Amino acid sequence: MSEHKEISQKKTYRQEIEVVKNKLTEFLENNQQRKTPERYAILEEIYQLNEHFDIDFLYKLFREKQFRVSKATIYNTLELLLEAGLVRKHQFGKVQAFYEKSYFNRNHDHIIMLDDFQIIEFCDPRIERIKKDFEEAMDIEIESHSLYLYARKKNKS
Amino acid sequence: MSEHKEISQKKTYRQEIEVVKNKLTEFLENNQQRKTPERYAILEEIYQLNEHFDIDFLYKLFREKQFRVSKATIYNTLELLLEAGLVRKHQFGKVQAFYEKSYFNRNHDHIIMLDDFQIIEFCDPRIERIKKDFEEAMDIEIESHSLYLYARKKNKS
DNA sequence: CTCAATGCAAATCATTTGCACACCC
DNA sequence: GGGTGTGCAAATGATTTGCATTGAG
Repeated sequence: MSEHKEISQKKTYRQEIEVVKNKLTEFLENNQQRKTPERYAILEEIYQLNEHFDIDFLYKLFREKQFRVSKATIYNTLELLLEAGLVRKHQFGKVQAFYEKSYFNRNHDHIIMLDDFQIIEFCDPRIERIKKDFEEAMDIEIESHSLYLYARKKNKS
Repeated sequence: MSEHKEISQKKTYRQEIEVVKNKLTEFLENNQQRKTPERYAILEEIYQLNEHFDIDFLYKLFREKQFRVSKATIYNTLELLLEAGLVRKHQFGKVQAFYEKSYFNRNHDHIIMLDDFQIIEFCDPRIERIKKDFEEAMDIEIESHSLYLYARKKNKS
């Protein structure tokens, strides 16, 4: 069962990757930017990951695969993908930034487990409600939000 | 009226500062750490500020006042005040960290105005409700949270 | 007196920048 | 071809660290 699930998920990955590649193409064309192989390679790599990652992680991944990309390009490309709305950037209280793919799993938030720094995603409609209320009350437009809950396992009681 | 308010606020400041100094003393004694003048000076300075600040801002403030403190000490002390629960640290998506006093104004969140990077504080009980629900549902203890809404003024419609 | 805390400068680490070269358009 | 994007290395900027010195206990 778990194997079957895995296979069907992998299939989904490929479909998803095609979709986001098209999104990237669209974005690049709208902004008259070049469609370089690096940009697509980085996007593809990101959408094959299920975890949150940092620049260095991506960089090492490409090294292992013998695909040559410089860190500067990874930084640039992630900035670009951020503008395109294809990745999300997190600061998680560290200096080093973390990223995650964002196209198919929008609007979720994170619980950071302080015991082992595991990251759990969640979604709660009350957040959107709060945002809407503030938008109306203050006559502003909320472009995005970030919410983190820092938690520990309850034990030894 | 606004003047009167200001005066009464300043009075409150001094009282508040005495309270947090006692809190710091308590913390230092419990953790057998030294009560250095720098630590109290930094705490006092922070509790006189109403804004969010960064390390460099504090450092320059002390320079102006001819009070000698090194940046290293400011970093160390803010770390200590963080542990003592007397300041809050924010990453606001930048590399550089921001801080604010936390003892008398707990549990508020922030709206970051993207036009001018003005920071607005707000408080919404639904956040606490959400936290409680997740604590119960997942059998975890949420130690803290951070919520930022990134917004722009609505105009030229 | 003793050892933790400070000051200073050097070291580190993430991110940015400058420039020569490559390659998308 | 022309100019943007890339790679590399050097520059930057925030934070940390090492070490000699100071001063709190």
